[in-house]
Amino acid sequence: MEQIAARAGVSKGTIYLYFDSKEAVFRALVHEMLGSQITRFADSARETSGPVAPILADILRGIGEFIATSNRVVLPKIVIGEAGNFPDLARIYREEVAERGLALFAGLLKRAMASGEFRTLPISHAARLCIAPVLLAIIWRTTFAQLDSEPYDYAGLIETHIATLLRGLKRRENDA
Amino acid sequence: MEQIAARAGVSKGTIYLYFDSKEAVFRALVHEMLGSQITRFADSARETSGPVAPILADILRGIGEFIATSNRVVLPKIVIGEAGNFPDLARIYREEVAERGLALFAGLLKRAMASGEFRTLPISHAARLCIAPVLLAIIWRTTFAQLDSEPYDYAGLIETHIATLLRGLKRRENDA
Amino acid sequence: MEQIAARAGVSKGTIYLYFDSKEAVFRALVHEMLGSQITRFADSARETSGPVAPILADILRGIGEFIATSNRVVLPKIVIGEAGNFPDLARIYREEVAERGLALFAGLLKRAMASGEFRTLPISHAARLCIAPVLLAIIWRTTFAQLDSEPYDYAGLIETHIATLLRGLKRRENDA
Amino acid sequence: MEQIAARAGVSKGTIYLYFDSKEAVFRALVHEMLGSQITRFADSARETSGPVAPILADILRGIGEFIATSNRVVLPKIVIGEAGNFPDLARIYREEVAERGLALFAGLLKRAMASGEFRTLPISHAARLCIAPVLLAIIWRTTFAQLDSEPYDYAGLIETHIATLLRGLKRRENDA
DNA sequence: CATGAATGAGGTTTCATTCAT
DNA sequence: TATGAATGAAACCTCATTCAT
Repeated sequence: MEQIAARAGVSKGTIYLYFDSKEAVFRALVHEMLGSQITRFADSARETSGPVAPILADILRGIGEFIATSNRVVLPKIVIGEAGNFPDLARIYREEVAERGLALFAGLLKRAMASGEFRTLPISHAARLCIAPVLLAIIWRTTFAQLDSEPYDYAGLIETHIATLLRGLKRRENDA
Repeated sequence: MEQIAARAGVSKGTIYLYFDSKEAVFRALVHEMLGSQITRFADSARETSGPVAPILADILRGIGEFIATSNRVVLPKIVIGEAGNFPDLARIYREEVAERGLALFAGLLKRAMASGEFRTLPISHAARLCIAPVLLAIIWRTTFAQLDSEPYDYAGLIETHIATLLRGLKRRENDA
Repeated sequence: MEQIAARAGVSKGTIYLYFDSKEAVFRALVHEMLGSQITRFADSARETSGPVAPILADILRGIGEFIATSNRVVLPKIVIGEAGNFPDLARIYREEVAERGLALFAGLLKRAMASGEFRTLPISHAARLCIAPVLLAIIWRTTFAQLDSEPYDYAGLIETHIATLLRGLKRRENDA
Repeated sequence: MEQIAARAGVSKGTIYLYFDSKEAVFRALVHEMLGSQITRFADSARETSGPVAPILADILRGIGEFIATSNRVVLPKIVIGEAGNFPDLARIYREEVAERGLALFAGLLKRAMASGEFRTLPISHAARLCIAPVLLAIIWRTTFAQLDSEPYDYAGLIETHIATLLRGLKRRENDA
């Protein structure tokens, strides 16, 4: 809390004028900084039509840039670290970010499988495969990155992910 | 520390006869419970020859089972959560587990790319793609799983990962 | 302070325009809400003549009604609770309320003993006996009463007190 | 808590090895230092027979000495001061001390009224009259006494109380 | 005059660490 | 070697008090 206060340029007590508890601060941060972002992605995805592959690629590139540049990436890490202390926080994060992020990908995947663009796979697993490298990048940046002198090439990772994932998902002519 | 002591069947004070600090305990745990595991996987991988795909699949299945059943999965989560408090712990984990795990996959990928089994991709990115779903499963189990009544199907996730990843990596006849 | 401010219909800061500190607020409250009340009782007692017993009964009934109905009863409780933090507050209360309340009863008792209405007893002790049940009622109402569904019968307590006290104090024919 | 720890000659943290919370400390103190005392008084009262007046006098003298000499008298004052913060504490005190203390006197009074030793009065009010001067002495000692150079004569107060109370309670020949 | 946002000292509680036994 | 009682620094939180507006 001291760090949060310092970062906000106020004293420790001031935070409690606006939030009931440490957990409430985290909840609000998760909601404001991640939940709203997810909403934006989901809205733009819903308005699309046609092939899913380029949309998926765009979304992943967007998230990739977010991970590489925004310092909000610390939030997922905080949730992971504090989940034991604040079970409610884990629940909120799961509902507001994890489930909704997965639903976003699941929707696109379902569409692509229905149209024959992607081959048929268990949706919930496939959705997790889409974001797994994203999570890895988040963990890497927030846990190990400060040990390195030069930053990791997050964009490159995401591009390799996109290329490999789409190739792994797309239906081919001689597929069943 | 109290929980660790209780789990070990000794008193809190006794731990300090064998370890200098909480961080030292974590370091030893990471070394003993994860590092050695990695060594075993790496040894068995080095002794193989022939197509890489089934080896990759076997390793991932092995890790998948580990994640679904062992309670050592909490260690990566602890490292992530405590990286801020104990920077040394993050460094050790990275050196003993992350880098060596990545090297294990990188070695196999290099071999497969050289033989023409896999297409050519940036090795360090591709290696991360191999373990990304594994990390997601770890985070999921240690952070969100207790919110659910029935356990997540980790084996199914891993199988979908293997299928998609290999399809995404394998060279095809009309590839360059 | 927040509650006091809200009750007064002003903001917390405003209180500090009129009072130097929390203690000063309490001092003023004690003075205004209790001290002045005592003055009124004392004035009316001084103007009386004749038998003391009915006067004593009237005063006790007046105080009893105050205890049962006014929310100023919290003040003595506050003084008791905060005496450690604000020694000055205890001093003020003692001077403005306790001593003067005791003096009021002591005056009446002295008169009654001089006239032979009451038997001779140590005045300062006897004065305390007069108000002891009053104090008990105050403590009861402010400390335990909210635990009960139906209110305690303060008037009944006071009547029993008056009856017993006067019988205990009055001189009888065959007394020395 | 700091004061309690200092008084016990230990550090603040040590208290939490033996008690769960500040409230638990108070609860235990009330139970150990007052509840058990009440039990002792109640036990010895139950074993008596014959006239109630001398028993009542003895008990009141015992309590009077306790008030004048023991520093446990701070406990009732603490309960009064903290009742707002810890409603449970008030409940415990009421159940363990107040109600049982009142029951002790109520039992004796009932006996005396049945035998014709005392005249008939509302028991619950009369029981409160017995202890009211005791409460006053407690409040006086813990709230105002430190302002005085010489100690108040608690024994004298109790003797005057006993004399007046018994005279007020006892039946007389020409009573109904 | 009045506000209410901000402060910071102080209170309760936790927990990694130490040490006498 | 092992214990577990004790410590004290640090975490979360509250609230009397201040001050720019």
